[in-house]
Amino acid sequence: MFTPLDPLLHSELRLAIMSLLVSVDEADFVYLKEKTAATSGNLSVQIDKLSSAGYISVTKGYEGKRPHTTCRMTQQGRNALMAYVEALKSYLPKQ
Amino acid sequence: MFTPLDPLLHSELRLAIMSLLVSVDEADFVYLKEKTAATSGNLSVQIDKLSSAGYISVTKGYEGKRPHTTCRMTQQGRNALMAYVEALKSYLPKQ
DNA sequence: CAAAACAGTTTATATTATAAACCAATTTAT
DNA sequence: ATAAATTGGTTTATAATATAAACTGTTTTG
Repeated sequence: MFTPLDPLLHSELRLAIMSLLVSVDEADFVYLKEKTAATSGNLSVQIDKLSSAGYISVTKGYEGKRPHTTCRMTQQGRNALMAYVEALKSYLPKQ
Repeated sequence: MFTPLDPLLHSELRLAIMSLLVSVDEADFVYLKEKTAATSGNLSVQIDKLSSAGYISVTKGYEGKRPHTTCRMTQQGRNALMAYVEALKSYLPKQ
């Protein structure tokens, strides 16, 4: 009847992050923060969770002298997102 | 950019309950439990939350000698569900 | 009549999301 | 030059949430 929803993706902020990453090659912390309007702390935590799950890959380094974190979606993340969207459909009113 | 998701609806079980109720005039506790495969406790709690929010109306009584709980979606619930579905779209990959 | 089943409710627990507090470096202002 | 603010984050604390376990009262069934 209802397909279980991947709890990692069924989260407002993580879903927003994935939504941003799916259509872009890569995005940095500052960009994600701006687009999601999340606090740094929250964003940092959720990026870590997506990264630990293998849904995104994260590169931390320096841009000049400032720290710089870049995220990109992995193939696994892409698959998970597609599966999540499919699963969601089982909950949504048809048409 | 992203429309906030009503936290009351952004919950697997509550969304399933709403999904069942939207297409049916009314549904009882046993039916919802069977269709959602939730535990009684969880279902009871989530029904209460939806009811407190005014998203569903709940009638508790007796069917013969057995307790019998019936739920139906309110107009407010219907509106909230539609708004939630619209909001969700801002997070989902287009097309 | 004891045990299992029905239809739930209440309570406890474990997880989660989120923000607050913090850190290290760098600008900017005085 | 140095104090204050800003940048780009991380860590930790707290509040909220979801969920299951335990319980209640009635009613069948063995």
